[in-house]
Order: sequence, then C-alpha cells, then structure tokens
Amino acid sequence: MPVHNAEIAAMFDQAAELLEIKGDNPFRTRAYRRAARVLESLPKSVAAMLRAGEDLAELPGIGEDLASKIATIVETGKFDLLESLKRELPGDLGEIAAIPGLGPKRVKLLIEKLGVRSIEDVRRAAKRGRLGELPGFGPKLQQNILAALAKPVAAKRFKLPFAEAEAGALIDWLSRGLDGGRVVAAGSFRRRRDTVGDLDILATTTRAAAVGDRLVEYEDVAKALAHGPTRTTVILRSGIQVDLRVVKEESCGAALMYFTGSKAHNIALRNLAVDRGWKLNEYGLFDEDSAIAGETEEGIYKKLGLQFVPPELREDRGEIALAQKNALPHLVQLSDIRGDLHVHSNWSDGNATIAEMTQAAKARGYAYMALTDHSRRVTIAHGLDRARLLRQIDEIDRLNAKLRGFTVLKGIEVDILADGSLDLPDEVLSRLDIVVAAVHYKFDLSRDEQTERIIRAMDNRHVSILAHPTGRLIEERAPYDIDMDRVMTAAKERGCCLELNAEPDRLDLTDVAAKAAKELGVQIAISTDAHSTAGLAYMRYGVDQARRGWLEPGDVINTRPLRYLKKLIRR
DNA sequence: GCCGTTTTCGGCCCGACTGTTTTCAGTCG
Repeated sequence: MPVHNAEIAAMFDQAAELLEIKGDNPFRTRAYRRAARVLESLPKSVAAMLRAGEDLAELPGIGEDLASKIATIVETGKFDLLESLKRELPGDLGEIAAIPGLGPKRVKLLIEKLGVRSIEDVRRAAKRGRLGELPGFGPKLQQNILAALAKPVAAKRFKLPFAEAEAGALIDWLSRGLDGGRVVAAGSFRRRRDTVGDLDILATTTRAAAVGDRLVEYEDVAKALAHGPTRTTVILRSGIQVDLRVVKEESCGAALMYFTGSKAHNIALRNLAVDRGWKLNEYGLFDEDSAIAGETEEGIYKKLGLQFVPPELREDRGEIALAQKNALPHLVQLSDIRGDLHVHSNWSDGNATIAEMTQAAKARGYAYMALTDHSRRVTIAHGLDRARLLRQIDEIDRLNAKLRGFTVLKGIEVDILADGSLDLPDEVLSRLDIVVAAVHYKFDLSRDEQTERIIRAMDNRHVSILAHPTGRLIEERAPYDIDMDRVMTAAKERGCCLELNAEPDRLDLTDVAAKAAKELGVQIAISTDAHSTAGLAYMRYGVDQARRGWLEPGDVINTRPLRYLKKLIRR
C-alpha cells in the first residue's frame, strides 16, 4: 500500500497540532507544518524519490530527522510520534481546535480542567456554563463557541468564477465610496489558486476607517467578525469570508505583497530582510526606522536583490532562489495561445454549431481549433459513431475550404474503455488530425488497474493528448486513483501530450502536476473543453494554472503555429 | 526540528484584533 505525499503531510500536520496542544517547542511544530507544505508541493512522490536513491534531507525544511521519519512512514505506513501523541491526547482534538476562538492553549485547558475529548463534550460543558470556570474564558467567548457549535461551517473552498463575481461586486461597492485611492484583491485569488478559501481585499486611502465602515454596510454582509481601524473581517451571505486591510499609499506595495502571500513566500522574504539587518512588514521595508522601500512590490523585490516574482509563483517552491539569480521562468501568457485543442459542438453535447464555435475561436484571435466531440460510448452526450464522425469530417473539410487564416482540426474526444482500448477503431482515428483520449467511467478501478488502463490508451499511436488526466471535479468529485509519476513517464516515452483542462470546475492537471510534467519534459495542451462559444473564455483559467505550474510558452503545444503543432501531435 | 559568507548553538516573520484584564495572552492571517 503506497503512501502518498499528501498522507504524510496530513500526519505531520496532525502531529504539529497535538504538539502545540501539549505546549511543545513552537519552532518544532512549525518545522512539521513547513515540512507538510513542502511535501504537498513536491512534483514527485517521496516513495519514488526514495526508490531512486534521492536524499530527502536535501529538500528545504527537511533535515536528517524528518527525512528518516518519512522513510519509515513510506516503509511501514506508521508514524510512531503521531501514534504516541494520539495515545497521550485521545479524542477529536483537531475538530475542537477548529472552532473559531479555540487554539492550542485553550484546548489544552479544556482537556486538563474539564476532561473534554470531543465536540459533544465541549457542547455539554458550554451549555452547563462550565467554560466560565476557566481562566480566559469570558462570557463573550462562551457565547461565540456555542454559536459556532450551533451552526458548524464546513471548511469550504470556493471556485474562481464564484470568487471573481463576489470580489468584483464588492470591490466595485468599496471603490464607489472612496475619494481617491484604490481597491484590489490579493491573497490566493491574486495568486490564481484553483480555489480560494476567503477574499483578501486591500484598499489604499488616507481615510482608513471609512472603508472598513463601508464594508460592514455592504448589503451582502451576513456577519461582521472583526472591525478595527485598519482591518475588517466579515462573512458574506454566500458563506465566503472577506478580510479587508487598509493602508496609506506609501505602503501600498508592501501591503499588497503581505496580503498576496503566500505565507511561506512572505516568511522567506522577511528572512532575507532580516539577513540584511532590515525588517519587512505590511508597511514597508525598513532599515531601523526609515523606510527604504514599500510603495511598490517591484521596489521591495529589487532592494532584497530579487527579480520581480509574479504572484502565481509565490509559493516558496524554489522561486526565491531563482529570482536571486535573475532566472525565473518566462511564464506563458494568454496572448501566447494560438488555438484551442478540445472543443465540443452540437454534434455531441455542445450547444453551438461547428460554424459558431469556429467563428468564436477566430474572434479570439486564434489560428486553429480542434473539434473534439465525444465518441459513441458517451451515449448521454450523443457521442459520435464511425458513420457520424465520417460525416463530420466531410463537413469540416467543406468549412475549412471556405476559411481564410484559420483551420479547424478534425478530432475526437475518444473514450478510454475499461481495458484501456479505445471507443473507435484505428482505421477511423487514422483519418483525424488529432485524437484526445479521456476516461469518463469506471473511476473506481484500483490504482494499478487505472494506471495500466490509461497507459494502454496512450500506447495507441493515434492518441495525441490525454484529456483531464485525473478526472477530478473541484469540490465535487475526487480524482481517480492513478500513479501520476508512471503516467507522465509513459507519456514522455510515447510522445503523448497531457491536457491542462482549463474548465474552472476541473483545472486538471493541477499546478503541482503541471510543474512535474514540465520537469519531465512532457508537453502540455491547455484546452477549454468548451461546450459553448462562451466556454472558450475559460482559457484564461487554464493559463493561470499553467503559470502556477511554471510553464513557459515552449512547454505548451497550443502556443505553436499550426505547422509546428501538427508535428507535435503526430506520433 | 531546521539551519548557517557572523554561527554546529542559538536563533527561528510580523502585526491586528478580541476579550479579558488593568498590561496582555491568545488567536488569526
């Protein structure tokens, strides 16, 4: 039973939480948390790295001790430290600590003084008013705890289109109340993560209090959680939390940097400042008491001896070392994209004609578009059988004959059957310009079976691109279990490309997987999977994700002119 | 527990807000 990086990361997070409650050295708990984040963003599984004889202690934040603990976990599946911590501190302590207002110190008090072990214990103690016996538990805190227990909010993350709509409306509202100054979104929203947990909004103005007041007055506010002179936190009716921070113009860059994060990136930058005897905070970069930068992010990076780091790269995944050497990747941009390689029409489950999709793609400035309707197995989508596909090929030939400066590539999104064979015979596939292969059923195969199935599909030399490689639907359906290391290696060996599906419900590959593909030299297609003309606009989400995966134009096949593209998709 | 053009020991990012106190700890980001 292979142990995934994410599982080890979760063990480290749990251990950190329990060590915190115990009151252990806070820097030790931080080390476990940092290591967990490093593990989560590794391009390869540690199991594979160990097999290859790599030294895990060379990873940032992982020393001899953690390297050996990881090796033991991979070997045995067990983490002794965590096991003994759990024996020492049994119960659902993680859930208790997740209640707003309850941190490690207060949880420790609850355990020691009231013998609390579960959320139910907390509820009983709160109802009997026993929490008031504890130091630091005033009436207000008890009330907040009861309220939180009455309406448990699931830790939810929000998809980008929803976050964009909420942020847009809110920024508009705040801006209209501002005389001078500006309002922007920062946080993971600005870093273009695939989902956001909350909205971090930054306003620059001299009248700080007025902006916070205006946020509290916003009609969609369900509850104000905190409201100070420079910082205000509210929950909107939709359930998303908004953190507003207001600073003066001269601190704008520093505040934007601080509020954009990531936390790990910020800490690394602040350490660089400390190395030089300076201090970096949300107000600026300071030598003693005098500000030496702060109005712009560019100015701060420059003073720290760094190239400007695009927000998408700010995850402490190696970008700082490269920025010191002026060697950051030249990230792909939306304007580099010359075509879309996964598009549906009303021949299957799209809602527009081939001509309409073509016009819309052309209007976006593209040079080509691959029409890739579903194959016959996807009956619910009215998938194409051999005869209909041949008719479609004829229709596209006729359409192409009339087009100037634009080419519709004849393609299919062919289903990968359970045994890894394809849903249409080679004789038909060979007549197409491009074949995109995808899994749409039998998600529950074992890891080995699913991996073999997909690799077998890529064995077919007509397959140019593996579509949405993990099948995940964000917040709805987990990725099916595959060995991504093996799939990518197999793709590389066969000259098959992987898709980065730009649909904001999918964004599949993830940023981390895209970076791993790049490092292996696997070419990526950023494709929208559009089922309507409007769907073509999802390209920007795919490009954002690709940038988070460090992809450059040369890593992305649909930045190529048609001539070169054709070489890349023919095997 | 990690890490090192000061260091293998002694540091470890920085500040806002709340609630409970009366000068600050705890929590959060």
